[in-house]
Amino acid sequence: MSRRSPYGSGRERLLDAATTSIRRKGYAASGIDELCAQAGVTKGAFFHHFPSKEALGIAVAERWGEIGKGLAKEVGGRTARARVLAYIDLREALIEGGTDEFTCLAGTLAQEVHQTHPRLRDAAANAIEATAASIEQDIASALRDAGRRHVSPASLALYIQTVLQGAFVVAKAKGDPAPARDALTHLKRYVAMLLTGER
Amino acid sequence: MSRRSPYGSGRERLLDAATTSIRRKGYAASGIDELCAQAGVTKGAFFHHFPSKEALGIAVAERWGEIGKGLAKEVGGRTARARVLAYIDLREALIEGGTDEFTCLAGTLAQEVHQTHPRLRDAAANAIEATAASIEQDIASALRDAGRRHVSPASLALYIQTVLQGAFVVAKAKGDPAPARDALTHLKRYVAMLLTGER
DNA sequence: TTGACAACATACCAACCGGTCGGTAGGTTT
DNA sequence: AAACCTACCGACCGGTTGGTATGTTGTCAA
Repeated sequence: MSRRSPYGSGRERLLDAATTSIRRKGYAASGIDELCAQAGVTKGAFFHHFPSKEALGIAVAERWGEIGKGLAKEVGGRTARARVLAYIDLREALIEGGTDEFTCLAGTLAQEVHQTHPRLRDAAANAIEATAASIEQDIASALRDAGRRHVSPASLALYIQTVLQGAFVVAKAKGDPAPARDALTHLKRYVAMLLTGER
Repeated sequence: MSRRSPYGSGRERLLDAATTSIRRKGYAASGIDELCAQAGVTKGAFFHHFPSKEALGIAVAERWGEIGKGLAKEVGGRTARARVLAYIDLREALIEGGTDEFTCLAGTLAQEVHQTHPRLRDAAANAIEATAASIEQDIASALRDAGRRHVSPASLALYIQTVLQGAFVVAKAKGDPAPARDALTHLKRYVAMLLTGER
């Protein structure tokens, strides 16, 4: 409601610190003290903004979902097919630098807490689902244009996110973004094939 | 050298407990005390067999790599193409039950510790790499037969593992193996297309 | 001027963490 | 029979963890 003062500067910095740390070391290994230190706030501030560590995780996952949705809006293209392929190109272009710079927070979170923190897992699942949904309309149009009535748009949209998640895991394991980009090359070949009328 | 007595019964049970626990809750959340309780041994026994928690993780990852390699040997088929497709079918068939039953230990491990435990990450990477390598020969033959000289066998072999990793992440996030099987359907369609002479 | 409230800070705690250590039981080697 | 081995036990330790209790400060509406 009311929003006076430099609102959320501490809260926002905690969110940023958590994003970085979780992408780097995971949820369990990201201690509250350490997040506070990185954000330049004290523990009192932490528990002022979040009732628990899990609540911070949920907030961070929700923010991540918004970022994921935003990516789809960045791509242009006249046809639906062009936009879908441009989206994959964009995702490929983003795979650069350290593993904590291009990796997916929601996937990391989900893999670690899926059995122990149901609400955190749901928040992560929503983020991934929202990202997938943000390109589903274009995929539906493109599939229709290509006459692929037996392929579900939702399934293909989620598959793109699935490959991305796998690419991040392999990149982390190898300590190298190259295999992740390789995976996207395969994905793009598949999607291009699907979105072409040929049978 | 010498190998008397009921060697490794406690050690083996610790390895089993760690496999289950890491797949369920990740590495950091798998406490030594808890692993000992699940294995029915004491902490003293733990540190008799492993110098540290990390060493247990490495041992578990190495064992996992052997399991991964074993899967390729289970598939038959007259042609290389048939064997590759049968391998994907096998992997799809294994996706069943709870997320901690079909999920990949190495992927979970890698994602969590890639920045913090280099040796653990390497062990996980080796497990994934070994699993990919176990089908690379068949992939190479099948690609040759299909005349796909521009597709690298190693890249496609790793891509299959990549999609599997992504499928596991999404299955965990959604708490449902169905989207993982969906992903394998897409993967199979792609591989089948690649391994067919048509252009 | 006041007083309510958000946005912090300081100090502290019980539980838990990975890891250590001195010791024991029972078999094999010399 | 002394020396030595593997396998295992469980009390203990210092540090870290998520979380709490209480105090301080700055802002703004009444």
